[in-house]
Amino acid sequence: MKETILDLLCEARDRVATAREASIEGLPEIEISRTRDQQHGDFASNIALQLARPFKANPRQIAQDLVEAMPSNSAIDRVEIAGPGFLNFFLNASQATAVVGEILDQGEQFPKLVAAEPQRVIVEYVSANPTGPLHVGHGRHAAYGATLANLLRAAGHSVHEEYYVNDAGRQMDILAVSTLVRALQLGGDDVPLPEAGYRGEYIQDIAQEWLRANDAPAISVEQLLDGAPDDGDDERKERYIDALIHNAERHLDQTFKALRAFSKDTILDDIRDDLAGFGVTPDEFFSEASLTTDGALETAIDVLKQRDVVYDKDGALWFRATDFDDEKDRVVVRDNGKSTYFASDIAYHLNKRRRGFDVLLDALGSDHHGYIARVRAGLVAMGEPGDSLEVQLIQFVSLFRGGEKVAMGTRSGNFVTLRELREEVGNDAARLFYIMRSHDQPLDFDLELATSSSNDNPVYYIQYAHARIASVFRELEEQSLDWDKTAGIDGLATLSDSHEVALLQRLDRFAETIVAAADRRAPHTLVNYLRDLAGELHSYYNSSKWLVDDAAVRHVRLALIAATRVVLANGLTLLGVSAPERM
RNA sequence: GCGCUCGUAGCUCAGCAGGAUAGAGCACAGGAUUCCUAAUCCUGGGGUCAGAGGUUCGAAUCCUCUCGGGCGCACCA
Repeated sequence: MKETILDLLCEARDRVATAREASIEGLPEIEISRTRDQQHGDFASNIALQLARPFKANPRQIAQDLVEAMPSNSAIDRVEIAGPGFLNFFLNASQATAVVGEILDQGEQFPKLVAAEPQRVIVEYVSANPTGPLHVGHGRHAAYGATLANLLRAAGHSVHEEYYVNDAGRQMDILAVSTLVRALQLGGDDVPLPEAGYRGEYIQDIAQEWLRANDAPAISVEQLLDGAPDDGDDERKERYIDALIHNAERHLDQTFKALRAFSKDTILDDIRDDLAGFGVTPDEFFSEASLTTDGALETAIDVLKQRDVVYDKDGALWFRATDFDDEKDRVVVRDNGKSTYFASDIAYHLNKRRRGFDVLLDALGSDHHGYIARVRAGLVAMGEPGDSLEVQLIQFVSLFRGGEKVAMGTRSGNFVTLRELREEVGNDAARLFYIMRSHDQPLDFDLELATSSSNDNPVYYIQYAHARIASVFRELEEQSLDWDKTAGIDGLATLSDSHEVALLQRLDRFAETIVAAADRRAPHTLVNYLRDLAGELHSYYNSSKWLVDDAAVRHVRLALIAATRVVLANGLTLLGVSAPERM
């Protein structure tokens, strides 16, 4: 519809320009927008205001000329000139009601969208280190990433969801040592938990699980602590745990590797299970370690060398990032011969490109913002388009319990897990709560509020609208009344009540809401939409009865709410929230 | 210090590829149920859109500066 108006206005603009002997070249682009106020019709354009300057004329006069020059169209009832020179388009009633027929025909397929420019998008999200269970902050990433992926798919793009598993590097050793210490403790040894280790109770569970199928690790406390300084704060605790790792590798060798793999796998299985329970199922869990074993890391470094964007300094290999808009050069290979995390990351992103993705969409924690420039620099240096990388930063979740802020930290083990949160407030409320605020705003999540007064949560408001409609259709059968869908759709043009008109217009905006939410990577706008739709449904419910004796009226009203029900259900599904039949 | 980001009602936040009178929920005050689910609806008060300049016919929205908050500035991951 928007396109139709655009064409008509373009024609009118050019005619007016010709009549005024003005050049058609360089005239401003015509914008058509939805109106906020029903008094302003269905669509509006500000083109007359924008033409005032090039035409050197009064915008209201230009608006008048445009209206007169515009070809007539059956879909448009009338055009009004308002305010300083806005053009307001009022559509014919039949135009506004067509959407109901589409919704009822397509059902859960509605709306069948085709992207103007379909893209292959890889959405990477969560990617939490496999060193402990997911906490409430990860929940926001999971909800955001999964919902965004749903929206992109609905908008007609091809989407691959991926979780990047940081299963390489020192932290895996720290994890393994943490499990080792717990295992020794369970065997009766007196050895303290390292300050820099993972100290959560889940480590004990892993150690217990390990001991069930394996012999106790063949290392004494003396061997493990050999040469280690006193454990303490600051840098000493790092040296302490490094010594433990060194000793464990030396004395246990294969057993230590097995312990490391076991710890990682156990945690990753738990994460996968947790996410699945939350309705979040990435297509792939991509291993960082695999970049080394399958040569992708080496390939990336070779590409950098071939392109002559690296140099040696202080025994390390540096990437000339400053040549690519980063603020400083970055180490790729350390003086000890090991590659950096940064090297893995650019190798990973190059790998994504080579898998054929147009858009590399990363949902990262806001603390990673300093990272964007260097990864993009790496991509550009390797000959990939810099704008193929798109990063959405997700602000932190602050957890409150009864107004008291809860401290969180993975190593301390002092945090609330996503699993606990889901059990406390339920998946539906959690999914919606996480995404109803813009992801670039910090989120305060008060557990007590979410549980004790969970009725305040908008999820129930939206779900209730759906359940209410379902209930009415149950009542329809109960009362042995009938609903003629076709007659209802045919009679829609007779609707004139303001609640009905509002609902119709809202339904008509569902498709464009999905497209906008996907394009702007803003799932929360769909929540706003559904809340508005539910609100209009509730108002309508309270203002008029639907199961009336007059069959013609009944057919029409039920067609309208049946369509509303479909849109509510489809919208909730996109959000990963259930649409209950009764509440 | 440098960089990124945010500042909207008492509280939590929408609105920000410039548009018409800045919205919602919560809280507060009052009202609606012989009738399809009251987890609902209706009415009401509430604002220097942090501040100051600038661009524009038009700025909460774009630009600059100031103030204030969050985050980041490793041969860690």
